[in-house]
Amino acid sequence: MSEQRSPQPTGAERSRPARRGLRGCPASEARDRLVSAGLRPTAQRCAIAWLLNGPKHRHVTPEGLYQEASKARVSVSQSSIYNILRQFTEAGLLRQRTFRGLVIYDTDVSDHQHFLVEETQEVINMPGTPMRVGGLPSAPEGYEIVGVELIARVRSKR
Amino acid sequence: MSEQRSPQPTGAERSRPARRGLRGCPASEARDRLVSAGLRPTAQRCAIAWLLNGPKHRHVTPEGLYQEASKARVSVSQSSIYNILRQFTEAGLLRQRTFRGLVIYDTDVSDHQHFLVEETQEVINMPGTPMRVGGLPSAPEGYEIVGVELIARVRSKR
DNA sequence: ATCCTTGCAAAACGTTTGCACCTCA
DNA sequence: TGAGGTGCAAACGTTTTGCAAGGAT
Repeated sequence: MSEQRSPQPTGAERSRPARRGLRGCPASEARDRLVSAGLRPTAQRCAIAWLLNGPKHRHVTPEGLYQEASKARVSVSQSSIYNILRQFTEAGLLRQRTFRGLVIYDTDVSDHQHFLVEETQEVINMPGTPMRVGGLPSAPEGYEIVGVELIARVRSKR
Repeated sequence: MSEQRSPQPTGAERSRPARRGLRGCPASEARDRLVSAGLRPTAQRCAIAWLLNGPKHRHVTPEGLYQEASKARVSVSQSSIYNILRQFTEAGLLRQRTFRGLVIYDTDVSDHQHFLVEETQEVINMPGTPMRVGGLPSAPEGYEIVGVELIARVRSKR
């Protein structure tokens, strides 16, 4: 029996306590997503999937997610956080990126670029515009370009 | 008295042993550069400056530089490597960057972009072409773009 | 002589691993 | 029940720090 805990999806809908095993509720959707990805829907994975399942895309660090899970009364150990994030990444549910040496897991697995807020290190997804980069030098001899990553550093206007 | 060691500038001119305190020799140039940057020309700093002073720009990691220094018979501790790299960066002699979570110090402090070799994690400077990025979305509301970083991932053609 | 720099060792930090227990299908 | 997921604690590699000794001006 899936005695699911009730992680809060960061904000809205804190009012209704999770009911167990109910189909059609957010917890069940999270569970379905795991199964489709070929992962066993364990309690911890369901909870993490639910946490990451906000309406908007998110960028989380292992440490941040661990604290978030603790706040949401989800019992997950640190190593499980690392395991789960890696497993989700391998299953294609997340994408791992690094900005300024900080490891980030992005719930938006599509190809896109990022804004990086200087003051807060916050990462913001760029709308998936088909960007064109002009004047890009060709790859060094013997190499071929397999991808281009672009990071626009931004700071708040005052 | 400046009992300078003789680190080798990665390749060429290994033939002539360093002479001490001689003006006009590579060691002296390194020393002058430190002084101009407002840093005291200690033995360790001179040695590191000399190591980094190849004809081409370089990208080094702290550990890599530490090992290189050891091989070059330069006596520098690990913590001094970290200190010196930070001091050089603050003095504008180096620029710190991170690629894929790996901290890199770049002897090319000018604005430029990079190739990143997938297999080896090697970093290659792009020629400083005035690139034009088309279709770049404007910054999110309340933010302004202060810089754009671009990394072209490459792999060796077979 | 004074300040700054260095080196050592230990601490801090984030991440990974080994292993016993537990859970899910 | 068996495969595999989880939690704990310890290991790990990298970076930082505290402090005493040494060097530079």
